[in-house]
Amino acid sequence: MSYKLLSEPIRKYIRSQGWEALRPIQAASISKILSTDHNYILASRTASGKTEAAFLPILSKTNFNEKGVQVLYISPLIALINDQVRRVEDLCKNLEIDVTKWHGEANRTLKKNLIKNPNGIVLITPESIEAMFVNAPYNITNLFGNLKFVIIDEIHSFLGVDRGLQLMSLLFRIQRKANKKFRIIGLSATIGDENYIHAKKLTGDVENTKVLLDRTKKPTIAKFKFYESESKELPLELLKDLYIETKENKALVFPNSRARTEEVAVKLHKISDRINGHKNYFSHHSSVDKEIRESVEFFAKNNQRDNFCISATSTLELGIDIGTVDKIIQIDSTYSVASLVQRIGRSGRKEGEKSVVCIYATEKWSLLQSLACWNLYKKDFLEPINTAIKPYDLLLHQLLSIVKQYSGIQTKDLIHELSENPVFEHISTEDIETLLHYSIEEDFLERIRTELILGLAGEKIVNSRDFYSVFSTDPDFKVIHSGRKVGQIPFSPQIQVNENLLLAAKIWKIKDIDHKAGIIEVIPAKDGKAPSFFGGTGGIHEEVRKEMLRILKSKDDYKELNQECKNILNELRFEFKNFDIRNFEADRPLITKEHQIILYTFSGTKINRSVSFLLAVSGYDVILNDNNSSIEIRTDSFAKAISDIKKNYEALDSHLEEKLIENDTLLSFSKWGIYLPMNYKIEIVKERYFDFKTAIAFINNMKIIKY
DNA sequence: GACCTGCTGCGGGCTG
Repeated sequence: MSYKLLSEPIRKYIRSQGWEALRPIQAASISKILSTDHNYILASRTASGKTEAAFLPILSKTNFNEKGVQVLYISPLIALINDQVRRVEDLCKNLEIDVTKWHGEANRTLKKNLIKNPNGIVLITPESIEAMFVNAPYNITNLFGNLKFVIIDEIHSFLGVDRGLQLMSLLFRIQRKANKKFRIIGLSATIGDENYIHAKKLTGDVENTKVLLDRTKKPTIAKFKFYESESKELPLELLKDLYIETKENKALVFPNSRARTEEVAVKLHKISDRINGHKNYFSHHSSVDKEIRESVEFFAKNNQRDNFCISATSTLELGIDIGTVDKIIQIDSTYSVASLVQRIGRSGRKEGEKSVVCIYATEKWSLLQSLACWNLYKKDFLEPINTAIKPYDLLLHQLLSIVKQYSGIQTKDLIHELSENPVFEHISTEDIETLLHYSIEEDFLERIRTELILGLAGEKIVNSRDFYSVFSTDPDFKVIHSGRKVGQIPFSPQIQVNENLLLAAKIWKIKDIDHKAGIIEVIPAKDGKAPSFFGGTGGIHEEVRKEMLRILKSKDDYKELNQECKNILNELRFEFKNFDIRNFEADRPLITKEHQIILYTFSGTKINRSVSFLLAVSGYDVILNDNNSSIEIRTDSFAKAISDIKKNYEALDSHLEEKLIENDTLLSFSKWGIYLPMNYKIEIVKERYFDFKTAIAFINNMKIIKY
């Protein structure tokens, strides 16, 4: 049915592919996109043909003889653009439609050609759009003035994060400059029912955006194993078992950190060498050189026969095409259910195959958390997304970007443009004016009669290469072996001459460190320990913690657990046996010792963080262990501690101000927040780093259970 | 107890 709606060249393409039938999401999107004017969110699992579901009807409907770029495809990753460009070119092969990559590593001559003759399809990143607004705003109208469709790939990766707000703002600004509406199609595999509203908001037109959903799920087989880890390194018994699990498979291993990713790749390779197994052990994460990573992806995608094992961080979580994988290994719990979904989705991609996952735990609480994530996975739970309501940091960033775009703008026009932008719909005009005045005081902006231009301090910020993105990264040291780059790592005190490090699945000895140039020279070595990398703070959602408590207090038996796991779970259950917990929302165990109490909150990271902060500013010695969600407080009276928390919550803003004056660590989540006036700094820290409202509600609602 | 993401314009030197 849908097939008949397509234009003849597209039908010809479909026939030439030898497809038996259109996939459900494709059939649905073809008829809807062709017969309505709505925006759509296409949600269906990995490898279900979403790219074609978007492009087939769009190519069929669009007249590419018109001047200007007709279709803009936006991706969160360069690697994904490089993957998708081949598929899109293949689709366009007989249609005489130009396809152009536009990102920081794309060919400049081809970009120039596009500017001379704007047409066809462009694949781009949000940062490249930002850069175009700042450096060549005339190209926005020149290229995108006649745009018909925007496709946003992996749209879930933009939801609830600053980068998504930036993209939302940029889409509005293109729309405004083009003075013409284009349709938006978002693609995603992992998006919960509660979260569609956030995807709709991103389009700027909630009313007019519909969701097309294919809920079909692959059956998943899971098994759990337990090997207690006594040091930082993985137990040998675990590695031996892991070797047996993976040796005759195409396997992906997710060990959660870059250091462990290297440890797994090197040690499995060693075991395999000893008994003449295959040699295809790789590591894949942000510190491994890009070319090496690409060759690993190429190997996985293009070899049918050989088995392999790639040890990876979340770099292999998104849609980069690595072909079919038989088995997923997760070492210790993922930090979210969403992440578990993405990882499991990478196995059994062929029709009719099952997904297979093997989860190892090295610590009892990690086992409990893994099991909680798995239970929630089976229930189709995904963490709800929080979109910032008042993103003052992005407001400042976009304010500077817009002033540069117009190279001088009337104050009232600037206020108008900002207050019309749906990203800032909850920020008042008074707030925008306050920020404008502050920006003039700080010399970010300069007033010339009624017009605003960039001030000296503003020029310095906007004219930096670092301006285009809303996230920050640490400077890296290049790791070089005889002139060839192996990767790049953040500097840490353990990095010393003659020390060893693991990188790109190989062991290296450090021969020389050039601190000024940021270069580490290495030679191959026989033995070594993993480099340690620095990291920030993450967050576990309260639903995962509640599920952990529920498992702990239930008598449920899980067939996915091996005997060792069952024993460990029983040990944990025994520890909490005497706490009479009936209401999983409110009842929380409390252990009282001499001058010290331990509260198990079984709540989310942000709530734990907020409670601990209020205790600390009340003068208590507090240790937050977010690993088992416990808060240790030095005190004899918990009741007194609770009343102090409530008392100090009333003076929260001044406590936060005090900490923010000390240093900016509380603000490290926001790249542009450091330039804000104090009251807005406090606002964004309260909204995004903590969650005091929920924390206080939690405290008020909590019923302490002792034994 | 983390992990990940992206990037201009200009000029100089080199290659074909």
